[in-house]
Amino acid sequence: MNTASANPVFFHADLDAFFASVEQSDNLSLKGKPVIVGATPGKRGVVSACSYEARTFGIRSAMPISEAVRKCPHGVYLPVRMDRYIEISNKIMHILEEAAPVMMQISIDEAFLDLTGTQRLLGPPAMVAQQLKKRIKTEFDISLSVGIASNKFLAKLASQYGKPDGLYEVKPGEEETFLDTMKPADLWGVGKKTAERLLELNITTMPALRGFPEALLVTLFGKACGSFLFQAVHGLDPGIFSGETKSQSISSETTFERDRRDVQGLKKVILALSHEVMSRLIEMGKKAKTVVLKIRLDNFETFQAQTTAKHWLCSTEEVYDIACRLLEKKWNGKTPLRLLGVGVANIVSSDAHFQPELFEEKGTKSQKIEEEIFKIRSKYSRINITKARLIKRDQD
DNA sequence: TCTGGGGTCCTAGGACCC
DNA sequence: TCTGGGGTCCTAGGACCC
Repeated sequence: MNTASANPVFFHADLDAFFASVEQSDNLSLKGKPVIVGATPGKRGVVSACSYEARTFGIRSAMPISEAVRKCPHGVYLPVRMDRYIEISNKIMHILEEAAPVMMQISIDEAFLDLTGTQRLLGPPAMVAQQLKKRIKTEFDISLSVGIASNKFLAKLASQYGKPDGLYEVKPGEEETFLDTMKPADLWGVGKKTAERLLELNITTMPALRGFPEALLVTLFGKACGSFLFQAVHGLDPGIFSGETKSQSISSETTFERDRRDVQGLKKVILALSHEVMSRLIEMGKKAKTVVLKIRLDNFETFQAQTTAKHWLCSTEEVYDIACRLLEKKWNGKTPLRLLGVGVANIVSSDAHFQPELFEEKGTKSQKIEEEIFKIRSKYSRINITKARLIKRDQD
């Protein structure tokens, strides 16, 4: 038994064009066609995912749907069916979970697998990956790309390398050679701003970036970003996918079909968003202290404001009241709004009992009501129960 | 050309406390 | 001539990802 000294082996498994692939495997007539999943053409919104056939027309995720229609007018435009994608994702993730001693799901269509020390039992990593790909293709008719490397960060880059239907292994000792096939801007974690800054500094290749000492990168890019670049370019894991998360937040937001400034109507939207967020919070068995309001103006300028209560938030009504006060604080009441969002932060588990809170009595009662409403709602999900008093007061 | 929705993490300044 | 200083919480904004 020498597993402790075994070389680390990580997989990054990534389902190709996941939403579009599910649509194509659910409806075989869509195979080979440019499938675009996202907002309804003619309305506000973006592309959530698109098939590889659609990509040949220049369509990409997050592109405005209007632009997609212009580039590919004959494409098949479909709405997002999140429930269905989650259903398929759960089944596939279960298979991945069984394939390795440690599995870590990082999004609906991606996971890391730690196969360190399994070679004697399972065979060479590339063979294990091949088997996984085959199984998922057979059972779900969806292609999986796999990257294999000595750490998670490199595995993630490797899975992108051969997409779609890719399988790429970065062998120990070949880390920097592999990295040098790409540009600094291609690194996961380097977005638009950092890419621009790199270009300004005339850092356009990996070897060039590697020539910078860490201290200098920290001076140029800031502590977190500088260290990140240094680790990444040397093939070390910058530790982005370490696992546990410190804080948590839940939010719900909506972009209006047309910008609006009708205060009473907007407050009704805040009420609905508050209700949505509190329902999810209770469903997750959590409680929160902070309310966050997000607004986006007609010119796309976006602001957030937040208030932390002295006690645990106990009802939709309370979240609504705080959010309305934040709206009054952040908005002049005249500029048309494009988006409104409500969120809660500072979340902990409901059963985590710290010291008793000052308003425990009152809070507990309101929360009980909230929980009951939620139970009924989930039982009869089509019936939309809202609190009549809130609606009535809102109409005053 | 007009830009969704749901998140996480980092930074920096101010308040407050010992 | 001076301003302590360190820790923690809160807030707003920014960058990034799927």
